[in-house]
Amino acid sequence: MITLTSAEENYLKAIYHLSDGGKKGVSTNDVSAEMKTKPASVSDMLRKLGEKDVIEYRKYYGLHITEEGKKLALQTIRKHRLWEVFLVEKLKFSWDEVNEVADELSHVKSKVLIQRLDEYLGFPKFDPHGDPIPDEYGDVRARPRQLLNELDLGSTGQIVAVKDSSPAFLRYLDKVGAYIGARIKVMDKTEFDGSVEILVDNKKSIFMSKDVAGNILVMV
Amino acid sequence: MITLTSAEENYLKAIYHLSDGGKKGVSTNDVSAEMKTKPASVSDMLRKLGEKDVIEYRKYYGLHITEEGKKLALQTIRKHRLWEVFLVEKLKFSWDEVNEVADELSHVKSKVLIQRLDEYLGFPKFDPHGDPIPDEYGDVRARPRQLLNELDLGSTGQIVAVKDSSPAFLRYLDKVGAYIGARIKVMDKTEFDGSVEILVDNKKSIFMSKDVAGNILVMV
DNA sequence: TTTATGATTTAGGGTAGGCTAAAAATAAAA
DNA sequence: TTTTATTTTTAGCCTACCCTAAATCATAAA
Ligand SMILES: [Mn+2]
Ligand SMILES: [Mn+2]
Ligand SMILES: [Mn+2]
Ligand SMILES: [Mn+2]
Repeated sequence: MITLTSAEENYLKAIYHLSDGGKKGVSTNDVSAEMKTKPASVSDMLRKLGEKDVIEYRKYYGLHITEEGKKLALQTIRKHRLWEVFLVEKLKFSWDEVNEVADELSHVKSKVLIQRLDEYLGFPKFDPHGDPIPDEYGDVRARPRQLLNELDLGSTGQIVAVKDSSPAFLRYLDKVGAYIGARIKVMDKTEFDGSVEILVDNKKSIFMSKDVAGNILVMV
Repeated sequence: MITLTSAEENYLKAIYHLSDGGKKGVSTNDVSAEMKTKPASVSDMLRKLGEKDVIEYRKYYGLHITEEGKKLALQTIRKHRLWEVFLVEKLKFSWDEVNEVADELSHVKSKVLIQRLDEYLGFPKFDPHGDPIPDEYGDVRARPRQLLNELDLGSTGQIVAVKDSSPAFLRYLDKVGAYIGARIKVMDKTEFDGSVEILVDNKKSIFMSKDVAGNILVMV
């Protein structure tokens, strides 16, 4: 059985995201930027992850995540997202404050803890940011999504995720009245600057710049 | 502001318990036995804790916990016991399985997390083993307790804690039908071997050896 | 095809937290 | 009071994870 330290879990999760779920190769500098550690530290960690066979690492040529690595990364993501659900649904955290705490919680070593937590939360399929929660075998049911700025005039849907989940952006959304789960309809599109006007829950009208709309994923 | 690492928190909590809440001095070997680390490692840690002024440490003569140390230890104990309540009340763990997981959870660094957890649990005053949960200022409201084997014939009370909280003992209690919170009455005492017969919740009659009864604390 | 640039790795060092073996101090026994 | 036994500390070593500075490799430019 492969076991990873907390640091190794964090690196592997970052690598999984950077590789787009295993589709792309990843460079040392990519990981360095994502993890906010120096390239020299990354080289050392990649050697270790390579020895544990969760990545395939060729010196000077970057890495590819392995099937085993994907499985472990998805388990870590599962734990992280379940704790995010707990923090928002049960402890009333707002969705822009949960990331760091969920990261720490997700490293607690106990299989049964995660099973019970999942059950307690009612087996949620998505986290507070709309990202899918893998099941205990690593399977993910992703919903078809489109960027809000690419929707046609008059089309309807439901906000399911955000690309940029920085606290600043999440707070902005809260302020204007948008949220994960909101049902929306595209009321107007300005070709000139790409801005859109949407109706939220058939009630509230919101204007959004192209940049903002391009960070919002909608299930149609 | 003094900040402690997870390891330092664990040592300090152990020292707090060994010193009976600050009443007694503690030796290197005491700590070594409790923490299951070697005396050499303990010496090193005691030096560090001394430098952080959470203990007063004299080489070769052991240590005393300081007022600051007591406060910090009580905060760690508070976190540990709140997580134990969460695991038992919400995630349906049994009381003999929660210690290790609660230990890991209690090291997550977030003040607001503990406040919200406390609120979510309804500000519990006691953990699943009947031990009191300090408030955020370190104040503890302890209930007057007596050992079950020292109760007089015919006296009544409620089981509030166990001295020995080993999984084996806790499972034994579960099996015979005793539990924290149970209302009991002493029906018979055998002078010869110190064994007792108690009535639980006015229903079930249980025979107990002196050893077992001497591990059970009762609020009279 | 040679050179320059940028990416990456290696070398060496720091802190935290363990360990063993040996030395030193204290406490107990003779 | 001297010797012995026990406790505690020191010295030196190890792993994990991070760093800076220097060396090395790959590749883009000349
Ligand atoms: Mn997150
Ligand atoms: Mn998330
Ligand atoms: Mn406990
Ligand atoms: Mn407890």
